[in-house]
Amino acid sequence: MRLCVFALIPSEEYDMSWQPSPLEEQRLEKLGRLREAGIDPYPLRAERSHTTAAAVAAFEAAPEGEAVVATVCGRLMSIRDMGKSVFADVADESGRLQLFLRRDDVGEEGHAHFKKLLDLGDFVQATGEMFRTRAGEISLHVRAWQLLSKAISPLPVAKEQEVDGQLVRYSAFADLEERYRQRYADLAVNPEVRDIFRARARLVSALRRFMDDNGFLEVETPILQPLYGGAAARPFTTYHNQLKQELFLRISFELYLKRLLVGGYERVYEIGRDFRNEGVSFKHNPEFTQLEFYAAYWDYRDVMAFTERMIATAARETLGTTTITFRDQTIDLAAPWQRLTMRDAIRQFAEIDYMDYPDAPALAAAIKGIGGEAPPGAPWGKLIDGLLGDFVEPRLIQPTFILDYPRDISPLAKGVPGDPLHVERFEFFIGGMEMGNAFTELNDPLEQRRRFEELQATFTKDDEERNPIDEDYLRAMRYGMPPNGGFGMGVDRLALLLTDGRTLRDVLLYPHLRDKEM
RNA sequence: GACUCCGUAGCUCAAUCGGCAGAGCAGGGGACUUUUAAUCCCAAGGUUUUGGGUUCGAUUCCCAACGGAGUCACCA
Repeated sequence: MRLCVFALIPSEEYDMSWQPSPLEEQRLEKLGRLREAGIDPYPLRAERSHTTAAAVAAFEAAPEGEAVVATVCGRLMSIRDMGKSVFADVADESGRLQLFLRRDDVGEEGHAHFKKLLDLGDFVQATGEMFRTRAGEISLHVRAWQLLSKAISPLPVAKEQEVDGQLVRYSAFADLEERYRQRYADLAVNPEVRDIFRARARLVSALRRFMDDNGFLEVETPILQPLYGGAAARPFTTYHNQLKQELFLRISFELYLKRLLVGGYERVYEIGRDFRNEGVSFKHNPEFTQLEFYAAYWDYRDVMAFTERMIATAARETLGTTTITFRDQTIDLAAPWQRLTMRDAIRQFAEIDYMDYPDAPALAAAIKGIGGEAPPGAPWGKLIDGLLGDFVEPRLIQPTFILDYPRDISPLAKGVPGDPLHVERFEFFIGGMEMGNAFTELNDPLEQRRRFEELQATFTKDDEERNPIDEDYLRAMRYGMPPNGGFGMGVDRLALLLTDGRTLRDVLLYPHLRDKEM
């Protein structure tokens, strides 16, 4: 039915769902002229014999005097009209190739159409022999060409020049807002942006391989959850119409993954998206990618050792080295990393021993005494975490484990033996950023209930970070959960670190932006 | 959510004290049979984000809205 409707629309009438710019009007006119000339601007099929890189390699490998015939496909990035001959650059994912097109070779019409009806951004296919120009550039001597896809809107292309093998661009597409909103255009004209996401893909697959190689089972757990938990964060809420049910987008995978240990799996992990309804910053995006794993019979020390190996391995497989540069600082990711207890770290960097201040009001006063921030009514542990964030975190450039966290902000972690105030938990920091969080997981269902209840009391009633008690999780734990160590890490932040990015938006293909009318 | 800065042609950027909105690239017409940011000639291209205000006159000053960047707040 829809097809019939389309068929009834005369070809001259375009859907003017946008206001074409004068440049776009010109191209729409070219589109009409192509159709008049019997050329389909969007043909069904392409025939490619070589990528541009393969064509160049084949030419270089061929014996002197032996013709290398190739058909390449790609996007027109540059056209230099010399009269009866034309030079053009086509780009594909493998690289670029210069086309050399002479009127005598492609005929009057083929020559005229190439010059008059093609634009930068169009996809074309060209067949010919590889050769080297007088200037020394390996090129394709075109005998036949075909349009593969007409571009209506001009890409924000920049002039380019090769200097010592480096591509230098002039007036590159630089408007950050438009680059994020139109990532397709950003990727199309800024090849180094494509490289960033290739690096990110290598990172994710390296992490996955590392987990798989260490006996972990990859699983998928619900994103839409009737209860949220496993972290202190405000959730996004949504609604299932048919079931008449309020649902939350997950803020962590934790509680669902640990249920699987009850089920008999000993090592599980998940790489996926979490959603937190909070502020946006260079290290926060409303949706972000998390790696979580849980391993039976491990404690947080085992997790620490595993973490060091994992990050070093991931860096090596992504970049070929464990020594990276982040914001002009050299960081060595190789194990072993520095280990520092929370108490020592704060003593060292904030010059406060929080054990001297056993309750929240006393600690808050001490924090104010050193010029720190202490939000009124904050629990003791939250104040300590605040000290960590304000005084310690920015200084932790080399990879560092901070261990033994306050119990009252860690309801899912097991206590440090003989220490009622601390739990076996660590976070690790690299480049001044918190990268991940882990603990010896609490597996005592009665203790877990007490912790949840303590937390309910600690956080004020309207605090949206206050997690509801997950009774089903407690039921699972009552069946018996093996002792285990668990881990969560922000994958985007690791990608940011490894690619030396400015902000998380640089490693997210489609970072969240406010809605804006086109 | 608060504060500061920014928004000019398809892209990158100018515009003096408030006085006719300009350039390079891209695009159009033309010349040129191995160019390399090709070059040369000609012509064109604008609701200065939007809406108000002040003024004889606003890209410029004021207010508001929208969007972005940054800082803070928020963020086990």
